[in-house]
Amino acid sequence: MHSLTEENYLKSIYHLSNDGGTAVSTNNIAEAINTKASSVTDMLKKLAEKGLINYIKYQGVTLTDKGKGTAIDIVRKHRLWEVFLVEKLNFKWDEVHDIAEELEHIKSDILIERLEEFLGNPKVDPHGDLIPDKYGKFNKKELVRISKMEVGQSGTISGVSEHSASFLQYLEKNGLTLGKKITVLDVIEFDSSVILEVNNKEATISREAAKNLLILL
Amino acid sequence: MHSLTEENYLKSIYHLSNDGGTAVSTNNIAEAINTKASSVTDMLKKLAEKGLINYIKYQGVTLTDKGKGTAIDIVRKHRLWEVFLVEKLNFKWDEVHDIAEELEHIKSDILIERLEEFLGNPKVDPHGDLIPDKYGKFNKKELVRISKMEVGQSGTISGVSEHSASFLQYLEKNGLTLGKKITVLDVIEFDSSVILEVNNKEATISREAAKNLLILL
DNA sequence: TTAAATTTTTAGTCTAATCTAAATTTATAA
DNA sequence: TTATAAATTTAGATTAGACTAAAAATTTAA
Ligand SMILES: [Mn+2]
Ligand SMILES: [Mn+2]
Ligand SMILES: [Mn+2]
Ligand SMILES: [Mn+2]
Repeated sequence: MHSLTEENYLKSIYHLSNDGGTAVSTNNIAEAINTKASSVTDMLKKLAEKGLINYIKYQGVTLTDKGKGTAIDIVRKHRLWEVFLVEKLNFKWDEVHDIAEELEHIKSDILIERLEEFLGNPKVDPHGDLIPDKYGKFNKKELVRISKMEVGQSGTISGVSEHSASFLQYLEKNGLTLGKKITVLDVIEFDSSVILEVNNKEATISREAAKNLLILL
Repeated sequence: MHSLTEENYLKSIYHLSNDGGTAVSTNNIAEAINTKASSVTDMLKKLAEKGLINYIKYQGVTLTDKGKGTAIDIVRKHRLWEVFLVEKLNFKWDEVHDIAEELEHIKSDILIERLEEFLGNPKVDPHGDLIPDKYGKFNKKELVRISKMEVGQSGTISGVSEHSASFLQYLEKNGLTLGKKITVLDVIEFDSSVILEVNNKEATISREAAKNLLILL
């Protein structure tokens, strides 16, 4: 069994490595987990010892299959609890992350299976993120950032790649919520801000926002 | 804020002291919490330091008002989560305790208030134990004899008004133990015997038995 | 009312996870 | 291609919580 701390390290590495793809540096992890690089080094040794990560001194880490499986399981729990909080307890989508950060560490496979069933086997969480099944499989969905879209292209808002409450509230206020249909009307030359049509109105969003809003074409 | 360990100590002291009444010994706590007496002594010093218990060396401990309030809050969370697990996720009443032991430590007042509301403000948990309100107040238990119940009514076996061994053994043998949920299915006209649903089975009890079994509606 | 048994506390270690400061390695830039 | 900067690791401490063994206090029993 893994400690809560180990689980948080694995989850962080998973996210920072783009779902297990690229290598992650010690400093990246330290920043994400709000700790010091020296603490991270200690933990990396331990996780490597346990066969959860591939670690070579000074060269960053990748997850092993075992470590990736563990990370995905935590992500799965996190997202299912977020669905519960929003769908059943009427929380807003910007209010659930911190509570889910705690709930994701409850250790009971049967609990999560029952919860999943109770929620009607949802495939996405309140932020549009995919919920893996109990074997760690995602049914994939190709999302594209608004910043990568061409002028004239349309699509449906289906996710965010930045989960801070402030960003979510900003989206909320501008009517940029999951499921909304948008069209890219123009991209401003000098600051790359994007003019959208959404809700039959025009809206301008910054390049930063456009990079973090994910669209299903 | 209190650590998970501190919370478990407070909860243990609360239960061992009969809900905050009597003093509790170091050894009692050690046994309940599955640890050594010396570890308990260390923790008692810390809890006393924080004003959560009254502690005099060699003389056991009692909870302060502050400590008792904290303990009751944990008990409240524990019992509400147990209701959730049984009522919403279809766990059986004997399967929920360990999971609730973990869930009770999730730190969010708003979460528990929303959960309570979602569950319909239950007053008892799946074992017939009272659920305190958010101010730490317990409803006085209103117990009703089965002989006074209407056909169709449900409730939880919560006490007996006849304590003879023979009666208790009779109850035990028929699965009519404290905490069990029962429904009155029928009352026989000519001898006032009662047909109950208990454990998903029918059981018939005499008028005499029905008069001595106390139910929490 | 002493002596023995039990309970509780103290003293000293241990582990997980963290930190600061210093050393080392790798990367970057003159 | 050196020198400097940045990233990373090591060394040494610290804190919470738990343990063992030994000492001290309390209780029980002869
Ligand atoms: Mn989240
Ligand atoms: Mn999410
Ligand atoms: Mn319980
Ligand atoms: Mn219970």
